[in-house]
Amino acid sequence: MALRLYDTIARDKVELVPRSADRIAMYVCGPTVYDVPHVGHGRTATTFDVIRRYLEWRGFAVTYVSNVTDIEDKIIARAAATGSTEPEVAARFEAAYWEQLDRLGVRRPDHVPHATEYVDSMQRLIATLIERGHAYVVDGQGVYYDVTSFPSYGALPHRSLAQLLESAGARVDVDTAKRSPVDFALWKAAKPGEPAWPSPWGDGRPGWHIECSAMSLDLLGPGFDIHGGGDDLAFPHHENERAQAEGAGHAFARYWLHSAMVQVRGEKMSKSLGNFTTLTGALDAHGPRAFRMAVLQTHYRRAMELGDAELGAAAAAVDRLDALVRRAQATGLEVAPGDPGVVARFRDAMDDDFSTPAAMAVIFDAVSAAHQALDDRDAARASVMVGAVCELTDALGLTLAAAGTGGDAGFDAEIDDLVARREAARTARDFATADALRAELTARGVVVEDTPTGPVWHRA
RNA sequence: GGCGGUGUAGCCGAGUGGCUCAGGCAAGGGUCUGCAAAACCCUGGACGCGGGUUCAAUUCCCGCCACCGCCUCCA
Repeated sequence: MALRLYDTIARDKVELVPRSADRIAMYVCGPTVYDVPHVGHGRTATTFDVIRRYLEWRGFAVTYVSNVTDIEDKIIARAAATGSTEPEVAARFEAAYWEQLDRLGVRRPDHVPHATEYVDSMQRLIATLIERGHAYVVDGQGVYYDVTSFPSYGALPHRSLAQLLESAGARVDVDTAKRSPVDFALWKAAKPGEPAWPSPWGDGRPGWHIECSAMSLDLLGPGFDIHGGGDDLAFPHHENERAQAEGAGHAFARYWLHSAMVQVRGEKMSKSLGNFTTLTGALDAHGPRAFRMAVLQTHYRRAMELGDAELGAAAAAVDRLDALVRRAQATGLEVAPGDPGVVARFRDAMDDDFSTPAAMAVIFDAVSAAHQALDDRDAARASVMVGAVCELTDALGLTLAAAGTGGDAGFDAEIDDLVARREAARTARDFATADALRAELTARGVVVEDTPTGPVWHRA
């Protein structure tokens, strides 16, 4: 069965037909690094990490590129406000971004292009656009893209030029340097004190959209497969990227994927609204795996809340998965390759536009089946079910924690000792001592489960 | 104003013209357990409102209401 995905231009699910068989080249817009990452960044990064991992699980060799915008108005403003420099601001917040993504288990991209490293390439693209009649120079202002020169402009947001013009005229402050309100800047002339690069059109810096056209084409080549990002980027950012690349004569992305926003009490989370929760805070409070679970349990094209209630429920769901692994380990179950029926249902779910909620339902059904098999002492069935759970959660980037994973040998030894003493007390039917030891373990954040094969502990 | 989306049980959140059922969290009852945890079994309760099509609609069509996103920097 074919893998289908929802393409924003087609506005429908379409079959994924790669540029070259068995290989997928994908580009996902990353952040402008002028502030700490919030949970919305975490959702988008996780969504595309899952897609990348699934494509690989599905047998594709994936090249994954995600950029960092390290020069932009807000970075300049932040540097000015804090008495810092643009490179310092960018470096600091980029580090914070990767730190949180690492915690989340988002795999690093194969390439992380930075805008400032591709200025030459952007200038070449701009020059080509001028030659081909898609761009014009305004002395002392910069270079602009002439939207009317690109017939399919508006295909991504599904709006006609007339519609775009109407709303642009109605709501947007029109830059008088532009011929048309819908035109956009390719190159911005530098104002005094701003960082600038020399160019044929005067010292300045690139417009925001041109970097992604240049970097994606440079690293992935024309006609690469998937272009992704948050759905707030669909217009104008992605449409402008497309206009630039195709206007310059290059085939651009074959499929456009957009992930929905995180909301806070029904409103979009964004820095401009000031209602954001930092990613660090959310991960500290509920753990990175709870975050990933919450993201997986909602379809990527649906807006979602990611507050304490949602993350708390997701953490409990993760516990259910861990508990199965603990039980399997405590029973000494050998984990076999996943049950083919379960794996097939998982694949069907994911092949349908990466329906992770349905995929998670398949996994949780396997969890139930595994427990039932263990209850029935059906080791063969239990091992293929546990195998499926481990294999499929792993495919989604969710790591299950077995018992005793303290990660700190000294701590683990102390806990092992307490657990052993408690078990000795229980065997002697000295329950007062046993309960006291349990209380001590609880105080240290450890839960002990007594199983037919002896006690098993894990962190609460 | 234009374009698009959403409204499902206590909460989150899938999905489908009728079939026993998404799934997770939570709640109640039971089994097991020295205690506890985990697990298993059982239980309740859903499809925004009003019409229409149909033997049958939560699912299709029309209207309405509410909320959200994009049209401006934004994951």
